Amino acid sequence: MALLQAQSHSIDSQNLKTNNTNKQSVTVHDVARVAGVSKSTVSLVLRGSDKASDRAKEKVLKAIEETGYVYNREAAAMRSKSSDLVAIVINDLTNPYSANLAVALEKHIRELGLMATLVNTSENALTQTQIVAKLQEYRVKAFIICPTPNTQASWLNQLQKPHTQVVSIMRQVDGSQVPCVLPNNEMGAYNATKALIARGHKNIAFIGGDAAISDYHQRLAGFNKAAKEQGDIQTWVFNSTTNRHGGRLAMSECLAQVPQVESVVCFNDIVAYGVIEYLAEQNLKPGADIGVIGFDDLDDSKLMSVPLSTVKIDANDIAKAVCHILKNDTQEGLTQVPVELIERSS
Amino acid sequence: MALLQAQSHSIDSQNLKTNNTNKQSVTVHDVARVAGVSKSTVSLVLRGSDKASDRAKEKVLKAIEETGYVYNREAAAMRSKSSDLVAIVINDLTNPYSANLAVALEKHIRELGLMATLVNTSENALTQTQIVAKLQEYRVKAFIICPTPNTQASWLNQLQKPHTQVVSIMRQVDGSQVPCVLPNNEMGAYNATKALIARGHKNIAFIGGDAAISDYHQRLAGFNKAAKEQGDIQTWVFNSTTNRHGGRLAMSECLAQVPQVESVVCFNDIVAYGVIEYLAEQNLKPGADIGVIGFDDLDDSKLMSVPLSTVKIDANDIAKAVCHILKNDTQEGLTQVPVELIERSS
DNA sequence: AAGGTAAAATGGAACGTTCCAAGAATAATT
DNA sequence: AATTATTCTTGGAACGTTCCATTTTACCTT
Repeated sequence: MALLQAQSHSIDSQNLKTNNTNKQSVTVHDVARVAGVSKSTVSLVLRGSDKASDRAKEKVLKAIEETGYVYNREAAAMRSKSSDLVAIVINDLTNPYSANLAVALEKHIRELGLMATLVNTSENALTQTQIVAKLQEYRVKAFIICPTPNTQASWLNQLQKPHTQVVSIMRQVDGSQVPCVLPNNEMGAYNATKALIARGHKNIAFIGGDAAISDYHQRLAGFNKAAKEQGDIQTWVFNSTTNRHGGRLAMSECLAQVPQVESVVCFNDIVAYGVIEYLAEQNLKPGADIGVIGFDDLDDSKLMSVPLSTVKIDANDIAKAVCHILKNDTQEGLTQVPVELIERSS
Repeated sequence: MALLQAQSHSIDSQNLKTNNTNKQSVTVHDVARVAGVSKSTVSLVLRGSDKASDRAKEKVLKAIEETGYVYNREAAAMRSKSSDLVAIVINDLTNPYSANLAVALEKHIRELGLMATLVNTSENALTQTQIVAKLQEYRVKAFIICPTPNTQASWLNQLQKPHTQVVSIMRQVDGSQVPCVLPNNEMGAYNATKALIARGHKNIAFIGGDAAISDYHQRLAGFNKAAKEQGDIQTWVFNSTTNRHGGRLAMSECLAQVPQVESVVCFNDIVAYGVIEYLAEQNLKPGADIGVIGFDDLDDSKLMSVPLSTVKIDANDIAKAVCHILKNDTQEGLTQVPVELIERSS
């Protein structure tokens, strides 16, 4: 039945083309002829203009249906010199938090009536340069970039053009002039550390993370600030690669060097997972024996055998802040998105 | 005042382009004038044609550098009626394996000289329809689709057009005519199960997975085939949501109902992670007490405290197979990508 | 040096849309 | 009913590239 319908549709459209030139694709002209209006009117309707009468709209819509017309955005973009493509340039899609964020951004951008396209730079500055250069050839309306390490501020700045917005997210590039959306990293780590102190802990370590990334310094700053404020707190810092395995190694090192450690603030949830894995190997229970707080609040975190306490960065909040900048064509500064400490059992 | 400034700016840019018309953006014409050749020659060089002399190439390249020209792909695509955009339509980017695959596809497509754009459908057939419809307006050269549940074969088929290739990956849609690339799910599960049998196990369960997805049935078929071949093997099946938490729940149910179970084949690594988490809670050691084999071989799997045995699906192999179809414009059937059993400690 | 052939360069038309200035139709006002 | 104001509609030009048919230049051969 579906097939039959498809066939009859195809015959219809052939009939329509009988008194037509021999073109491949259906254009506004074809729609105009079928609808009995001018191509300009068709264009008006396509763009949802209120300058077209309801009668005209109706006729055009019907003609579009009949002819199977599909809008040619390349032609439109060329003529109008404006695109509705928004490029989301992600540093590492295999990182669950990044993937989450990318999905949230995509959704919100689509809700803005724009088209989102996702690309992945694999934390490689050269790849980032190449991909962005290629995207510029498509005259994208905006770049939303989570910059790789070693991104040059000058490069980021010159991406901004009269018709191209740039927003950097999650990471701050020193000296860049583009608007930036960040979670309040410092506040998050500060609150997490305060919560551990409130448990009566005096020996606290910061576990994991990479000094090449601006997040790291902000979170560490919050950690140090909370400890300093209290006065009698001993702190340690153990870096690692930002993955599960890194968390395991850093925690093992921490326990070896600081057996008296009472709790740890982890750079992010992934690192915390590694930490918990190592604690389990040592028959230590997160929360009961050693306090563990993560950062991000991944989906899995609340579902673990010992649900993970963590600082939640709501990807939707980030996406909303970005869209706000996109809508208002804001040029200035920093947007700090609030984060929320979620205390569970760890 | 603002006007004045705008004017003076315009004068500046005129100075730069002294003998230039008053255009906003640099076009082939500008490049041509600076290089002292015709626009047609510039176009030839841009496309890397061998019909331009080396001398002309050199002059044009230099002029491009000088003028800061950026290629306008929209105009080019419109005129030539061909695009180099390849859309990768992913069912769920927050799934680590999908993200991996997406990244591998993107990389290989870029190496083909094409531009990859990633979109996410969140397992929602309606979203999939909407996004793909929008992408068609950009005249993408090819769709690489991991179809959501409830994808209609007729819909998939009609996406195929003279200038649009379609490849479905990872999941098979019954009745669809588009080329499809799958891992050899049945063989993978078969080999995994055989390996457990070789350990002398007679009570084996299949854990996790969702019957709405074609993968599930193929993997389960391999599992059953191996058990049946042997003869004296007892099997059970426990479904779950395809995430960590689902794995935990399914394993708990399994142990409750089948205390004699000796090993489990998991739908994928994520489910296996949940299984291992539950085993740890019960003080059971994967490998030693209960055999566990996963599917996918995520990055974390080899780095766990007990490295996970798994059936590796190499995302690069999938990507290569897809690119092969893209290059050769193949229309036909099914490509099964070999998988590899990796026995570690679990 | 003339002729022939291949290689290189070129200008105009075309792709399918939107912009624009102006005309036609309708509604509102006097 | 005539005039004005307002809303709709419209054809031609333009966007920046590639295609194509043609001309120009360079390279051989005799």
